[in-house]
Amino acid sequence: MEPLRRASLVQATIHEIGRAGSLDVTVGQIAKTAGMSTALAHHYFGGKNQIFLATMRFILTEYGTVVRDHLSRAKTPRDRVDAIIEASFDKTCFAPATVAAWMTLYASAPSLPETNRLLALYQGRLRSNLTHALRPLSPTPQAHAEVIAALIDGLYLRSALSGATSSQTAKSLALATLSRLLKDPA
Amino acid sequence: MEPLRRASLVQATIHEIGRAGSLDVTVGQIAKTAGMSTALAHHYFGGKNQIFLATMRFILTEYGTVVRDHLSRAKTPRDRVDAIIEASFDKTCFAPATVAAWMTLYASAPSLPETNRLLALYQGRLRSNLTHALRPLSPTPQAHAEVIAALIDGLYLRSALSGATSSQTAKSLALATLSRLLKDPA
Amino acid sequence: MEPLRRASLVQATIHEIGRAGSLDVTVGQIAKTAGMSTALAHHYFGGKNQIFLATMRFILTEYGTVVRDHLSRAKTPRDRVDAIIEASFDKTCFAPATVAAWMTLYASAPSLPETNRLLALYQGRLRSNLTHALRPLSPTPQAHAEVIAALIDGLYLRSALSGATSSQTAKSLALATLSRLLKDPA
Amino acid sequence: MEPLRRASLVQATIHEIGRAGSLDVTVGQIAKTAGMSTALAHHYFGGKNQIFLATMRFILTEYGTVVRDHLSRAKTPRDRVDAIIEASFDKTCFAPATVAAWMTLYASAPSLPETNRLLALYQGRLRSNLTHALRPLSPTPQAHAEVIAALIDGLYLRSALSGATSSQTAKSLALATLSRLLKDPA
DNA sequence: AATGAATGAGGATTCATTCAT
DNA sequence: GATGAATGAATCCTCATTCAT
Repeated sequence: MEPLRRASLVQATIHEIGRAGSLDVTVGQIAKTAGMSTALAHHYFGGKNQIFLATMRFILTEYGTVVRDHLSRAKTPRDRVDAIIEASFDKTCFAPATVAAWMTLYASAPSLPETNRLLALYQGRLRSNLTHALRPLSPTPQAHAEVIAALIDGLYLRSALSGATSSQTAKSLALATLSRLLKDPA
Repeated sequence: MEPLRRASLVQATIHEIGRAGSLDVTVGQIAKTAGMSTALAHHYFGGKNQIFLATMRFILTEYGTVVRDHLSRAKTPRDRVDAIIEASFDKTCFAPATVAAWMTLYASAPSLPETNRLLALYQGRLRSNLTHALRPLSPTPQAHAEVIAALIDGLYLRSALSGATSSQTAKSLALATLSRLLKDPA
Repeated sequence: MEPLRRASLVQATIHEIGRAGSLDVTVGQIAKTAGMSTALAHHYFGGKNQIFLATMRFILTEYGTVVRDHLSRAKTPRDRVDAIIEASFDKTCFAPATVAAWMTLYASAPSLPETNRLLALYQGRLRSNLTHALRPLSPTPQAHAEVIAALIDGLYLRSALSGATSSQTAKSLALATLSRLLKDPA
Repeated sequence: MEPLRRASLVQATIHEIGRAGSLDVTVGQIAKTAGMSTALAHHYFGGKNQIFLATMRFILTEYGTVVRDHLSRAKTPRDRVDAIIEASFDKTCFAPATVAAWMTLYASAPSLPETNRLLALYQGRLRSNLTHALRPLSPTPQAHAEVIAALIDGLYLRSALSGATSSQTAKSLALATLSRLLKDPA
């Protein structure tokens, strides 16, 4: 029973964050959406903060799954780097709730140590995934990984928040820049 | 008197946001830091939201000033692009309060139309500044501007939030990538 | 539990309005008198205004009950008209709290649509009750009802607010005027 | 200067009460409408309550003037009673601001001694005016005065608050009832 | 396991009032 | 005489959290 309830609450949290476009969501709203009492929500999570943390962990895990999925279909070394980029601009990453959750992750990182750790985890994984994938392709995989990672984050920010750049354009720009970097690495 | 009070409040808001690391700041705290009553704060701004908006506008203006400063010292075309990048990684942009304010700008963009507009303003200006500066140097200034802009935002995110990448490293990476892009633009 | 709490709050509101002699009553006072927290008061009613509205509805209902009571004991047609008059000058109508609530009903009618509706309801019912009762006795029941209704309200106003006229005198005057009107209706 | 300022404020108060339909009017609004600072309003009146009292006194005085006007044109004894009735249903008495002020007079009578006194003054004057006018016409001028006074108040209440009864109808009903009472006084 | 009931703490906002100039 | 500046006090309302059942 417990895992189901927790999953319900996390889904409800995502839903409500998406609806509000921000963290301004009450436990009451979440519990109602999840079809249970606020008391039960507290019982299973211990507090509002922990509901949020679990939700962010869920979103990160989901992203991790998408990345693994794409990677599993990669054949050549270059495919592997492309896979990571494509996963990062997957449709699922642009769901309003996901965008909002992601932004609150950034916003709460300076104040909440646990969120900070979570964010560091994500940033570390992205970099190491990229470094690993770039090793057969680049003489300076570390530096290139750092650049591509930042590019992914920056393009996501711009396409997710303002309609100015579409997610397709963003992805193309990232892939094109990668090609440029690898062509003449000097 | 009014402009002084408003400035005081904006400064106090930055200070308190920095202290809290987030928007979880009460009007009372801000007013106390600014050395006045909450009633006066409301009198001069009309509400909490408008205090925050004014603060974000201030931070954007401040950033704009830094950019203009750097640009005014540029001699060659390439200098102009470098100036924008260097301004974006200026020490002032990494003050805890500024980082927090910036993150809350991102976080509140999906829910508050006014914040969204503000963010769009920033993103638009950065792009147009870069496009303009890149015109003499690149055959595709628009696309390059988009990439550099995203790179700036992404590197800032990574160096401002986690200690992993220093602001110096971030700046170097941005400049190096720019050089690479311009060297063999095809 | 909910109906009990709501009833408690309505009673407390009447009590506090009576004590203050006006609507200058805080939710805090009401809740304390009702023996609960302000939060619970808000929980059950949604807001101060709705507490007041419920209270006014209660007073109107109470008055309606008194009228029905008196009517049920009436034997002759004339008894029915007398019953309405007597009910309107019943002791319960002169409790300080009731008087104050009644006056605030008048005072808030111009500004609050819901109060206005409530008042119209009362005025309509009084008139229709009187019209109905006067039909066997008067050739112009409508006009007479209007006059008697106004007389009731006016006498109530004068005896409830200033000690000048006692409620007994008021009642007698109303009954006497009724007799006069019915004697020579031409 | 002082009398002008005071008059301005009283007019502004009437205007604002009319706009709000109730006493929910701030000193700030009144002062602004009167074209001066809140501090000056306080200077001339000493406080909000006294502004309101002065306003109510003004309305009562105005009503007194209308009554005197009508009385001065009366020729026969019966004319004098009619004059009082007609004055009470004068157009000026139905201005939204006047209605609202009048209702708040009733509503604040139970709690504010000074308002109570004011109301008693009005009720006393109306009764004595009517008694005086009825002396040549009625064997029981006191009782008749009381009835007519109450009728006036009651009809006013009904026609001023709900659109159900027009002021013309109200006046006619009062005059007709008066005729009836005087015709066969027994 | 589940919840309705209940609350304490806190926060934004309003406003009458005061005072130095 | 007149005002801008300033505030203390009060109020409504919200919400995370607890607990008895």
